[in-house]
Amino acid sequence: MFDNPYSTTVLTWYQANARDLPWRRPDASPWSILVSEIMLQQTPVVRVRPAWEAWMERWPTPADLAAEPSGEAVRMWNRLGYPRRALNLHACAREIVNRHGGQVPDSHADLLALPGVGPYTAAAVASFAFGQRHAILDTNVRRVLARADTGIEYPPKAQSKAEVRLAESLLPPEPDVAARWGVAIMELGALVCTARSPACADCPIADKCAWRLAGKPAHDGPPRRGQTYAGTDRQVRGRLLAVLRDAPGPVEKPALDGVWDEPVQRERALDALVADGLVDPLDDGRYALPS
DNA sequence: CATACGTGGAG
DNA sequence: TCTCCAAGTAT
Repeated sequence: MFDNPYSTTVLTWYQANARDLPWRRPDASPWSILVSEIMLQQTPVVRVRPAWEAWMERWPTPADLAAEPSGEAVRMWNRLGYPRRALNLHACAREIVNRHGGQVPDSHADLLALPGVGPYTAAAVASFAFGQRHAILDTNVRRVLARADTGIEYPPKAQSKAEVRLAESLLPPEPDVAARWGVAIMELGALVCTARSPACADCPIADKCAWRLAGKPAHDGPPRRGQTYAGTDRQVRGRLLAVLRDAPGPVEKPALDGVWDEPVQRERALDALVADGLVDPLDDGRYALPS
């Protein structure tokens, strides 16, 4: 039997407080929803929205993107971050055209098989685009459940089986209700039960929240990792790719050498970009975005 | 299972 | 200024 103590109040809260995001419109296509989910991986909504608008205007269907060279996807991705996602989306488009008749597949297994689509994204697309019943367990939901149910400020660093079981146990039985519950609990985490300063005064489940009821005990365990960025290969890769993106065509090696003094790290980063398929080394010694 | 993988805004 | 973090995935 179904017992989700938060369901009714969270669904009501969502109805009144949900953001009006373009990929949530009733007429949003499965493709547009897949694009949004890939873009939203580790990237804030405010930065995704304009990128999504531009992307969907240029490539409204998988076939539109599949017809382009992958480098065009990388260029269009601009500074959204994690540019391999642009490559993934392009590969998704080609696979959807070649193996799924141009339509985004609706089964969780087929979605999971697409490049760059993991457990979360597969569940999100199956649920949000196709109204299926799947547990949605992203960083927002993990935080809400950690607080409301477990009574701790932050979820563990690595997702546990217990978290998955909990999320599944809270799933309403009817697929359409389950789909609304998934997006609603996620939205609650994004707008109210935030990482830094949760707005418990505005929270519809504050009276049932184990963490708040316990007096909001501070995070226990080891300090959370700071992902230092300055000086890393990631920064070098970012600068290298920016040169290629901002150039109209292939660039000479010296143009790339200019972005970083340390030659060993610079070459390593460039080699890695080539290995990842983000950069194409031409026969004449120049470099370009992939074709 | 821990680590690599971009970027920019908020506190 | 500097740390933290934002709808994760692949290896």
